[in-house]
Amino acid sequence: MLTLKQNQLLNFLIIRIQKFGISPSYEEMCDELGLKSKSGINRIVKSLEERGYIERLENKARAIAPKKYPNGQTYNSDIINFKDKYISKHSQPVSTNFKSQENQIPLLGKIAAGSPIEAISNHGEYLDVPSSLLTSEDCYALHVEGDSMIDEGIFDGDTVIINKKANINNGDIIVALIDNEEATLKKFRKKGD
Amino acid sequence: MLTLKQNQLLNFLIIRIQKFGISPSYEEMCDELGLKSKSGINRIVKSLEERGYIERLENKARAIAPKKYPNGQTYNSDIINFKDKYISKHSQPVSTNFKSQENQIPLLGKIAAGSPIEAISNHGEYLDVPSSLLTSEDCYALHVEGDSMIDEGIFDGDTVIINKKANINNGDIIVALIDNEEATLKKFRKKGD
DNA sequence: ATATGATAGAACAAAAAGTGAACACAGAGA
DNA sequence: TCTCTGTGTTCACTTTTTGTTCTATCATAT
Repeated sequence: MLTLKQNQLLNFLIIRIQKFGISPSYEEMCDELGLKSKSGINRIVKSLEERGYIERLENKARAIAPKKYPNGQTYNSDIINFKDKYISKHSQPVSTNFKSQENQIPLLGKIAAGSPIEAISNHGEYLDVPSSLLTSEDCYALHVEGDSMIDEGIFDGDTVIINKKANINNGDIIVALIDNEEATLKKFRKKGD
Repeated sequence: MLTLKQNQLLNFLIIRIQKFGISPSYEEMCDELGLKSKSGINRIVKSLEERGYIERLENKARAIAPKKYPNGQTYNSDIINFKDKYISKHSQPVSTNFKSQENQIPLLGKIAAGSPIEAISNHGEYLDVPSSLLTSEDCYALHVEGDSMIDEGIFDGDTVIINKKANINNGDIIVALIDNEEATLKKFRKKGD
């Protein structure tokens, strides 16, 4: 479906976006493909858009978003580590020694993302968590099982850190307890009262 | 779909809000981006708002709320990315400026991200958690099962830290107890009264 | 009411980025 | 051969993004 150059550019886009979080400029693409003019890039970008491999905002800088991989597979902007992609003008990756900040929070068990699982209870497991992750004094962690929260970026096997809060906002992801026995991870949405 | 500066500012906002709970002032943003004028910040803030990456209250101080991560993933204030590392222009992990005492919170079990699980109860498991994540005296962790909270960045297998709070805001992710027996992780949204 | 901290935004300038026409060349196929 | 498509280049734009200065307005604590 793609020509040589289209394939080359699409790959470059995907890699760059994954690495830096923002798409490269036409000039940077020129550089990558070894061209001397932005016009050529313009054409290739348009053809990629035409064929549905990317989406973009016209007349906007660095506004290209991949939609498919070169093989046609739907592009999945993975749950990224946005901070790794934080580009400061000083461009210094700063914290390699982050581990020293880790603390422990109780790992309370698993929670279903789809169907009921055992109640949340403390089994003595603990999780080392960097301070940056803890937003309150009593957090806890849960393993996630099931795929029902995939749309929320929660996958089977993930471990989530629960921040105890009393105020819930619509759209929040919460640990829902049913009959004090079953617990699930839910997106909160209040209806009526 | 973000430009360099927009990306930079959005990352800064997310990081700061995650660490301090409130958004930085325009002046602090200037400092971070290396600008001399708050006007530039104003423009970037507006462009971020235009593109739906943040929401804000006009004419209010420090009233910016991220809505999406730079990659477009839905932002959720209570979900933290374990792998995140803060990169500051001071080339120092910001967390160093914070207390990094070890805390323990109970790991209460699993919670479903979609459907009910048994009630949350303490089984003696604990998790070491950095203080910065703890917002109250009794947080706890839960494993998440299911994918229904994927949009919020909570995947199956994740461990979430729950912060007990008394006031819930729309959009918050909460552990919802039904009849004190069933629990699920939900996003809170108040409708009408 | 006032002082202070913050946000709002106009105005000007400049750099960066994107658009598109025009011309050229090469290879694949009909 | 002739045509179509993909590709490379130059050049002349237009638009967006960014940087700066200055002034006005808003919000809140005292």
